[in-house]
Amino acid sequence: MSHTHVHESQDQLKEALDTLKQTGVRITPQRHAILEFLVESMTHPTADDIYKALEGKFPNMSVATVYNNLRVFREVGLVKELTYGDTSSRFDFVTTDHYHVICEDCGKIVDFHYPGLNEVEQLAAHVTGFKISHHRMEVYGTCAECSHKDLH
Amino acid sequence: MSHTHVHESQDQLKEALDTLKQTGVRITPQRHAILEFLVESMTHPTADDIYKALEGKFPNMSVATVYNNLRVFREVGLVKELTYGDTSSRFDFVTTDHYHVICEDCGKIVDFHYPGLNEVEQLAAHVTGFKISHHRMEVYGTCAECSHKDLH
DNA sequence: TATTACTTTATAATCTTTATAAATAGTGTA
DNA sequence: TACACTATTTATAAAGATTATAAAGTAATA
Repeated sequence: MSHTHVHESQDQLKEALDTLKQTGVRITPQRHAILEFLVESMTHPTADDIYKALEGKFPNMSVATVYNNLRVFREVGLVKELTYGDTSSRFDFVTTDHYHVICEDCGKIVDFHYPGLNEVEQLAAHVTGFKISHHRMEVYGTCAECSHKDLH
Repeated sequence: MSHTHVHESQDQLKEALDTLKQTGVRITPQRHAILEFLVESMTHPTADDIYKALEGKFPNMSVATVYNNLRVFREVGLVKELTYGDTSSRFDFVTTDHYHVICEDCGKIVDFHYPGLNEVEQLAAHVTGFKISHHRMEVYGTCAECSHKDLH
């Protein structure tokens, strides 16, 4: 990881903590650690991933704490919950708008940026009479590593 | 339901049964009933919805049968599994390409047609190096009924 | 009809997530 | 700093969805 990326992560974490303070959410060591892990993680972890990753630092932490705080972060808008047909949800620290590409072979999730599809939302509103709030889109395929692996 | 729609459903069911025959999947009474329910249902039911809907006709049917056959249908391509953050998956009989609009208030799912977003897939392939197979998109909002309800 | 493979049933097990209650720790104020 | 109040954590149980297993039943085929 480059120095620039480290600084970005630190800034993002500080911003996130500020958001919590402003919203009146207490900053506990567990919350700090979960947020830090999410900000630095590029892997869209599950609740259990986070739980396992932090059990070294917090041997007594409960799974419920992870779930509770992920819910708090989601309600405050710091974290997005991704539900992709796997058995468990994955959690994504919210930065700029992006979509996800998911490897159907190994489950890897990669970000990719694309301008928001506002036209789609407008058409949906027109056709269905819904008041649209947002949309989600995921693209599925096979990552380069898995494509390569399959040749052997 | 109009006569035309009834005929459409019958045709779709017959086609689906043909697909099963061609693929070498046995057509049991339970499978027939589950497919029929899915074809006629406009509600994107959960496995449990299907189970409950058919327990009149099959008092001894096991939930496992529903799940097993939904998996079979999915593998053959007759049925799409929708995983939208609710606790349980919903199942959609595959007809023509369409997207879904989901009411965040009452959970209703409405179809809406939109030309496939091929450009998005192409960009994703270019940027990430994935071999793209498909994508999914859902639009979220509030349906007309719930919007109206909220005013009271 | 006998055999074989597939399917269903009944049940248990697994896995993710949520609920509960007691113990603990933050935060603001005197 | 110490107190009091409330939020949070922990430990555990419970709930809910899905899958695994093994025995019984059924379709297809020779």
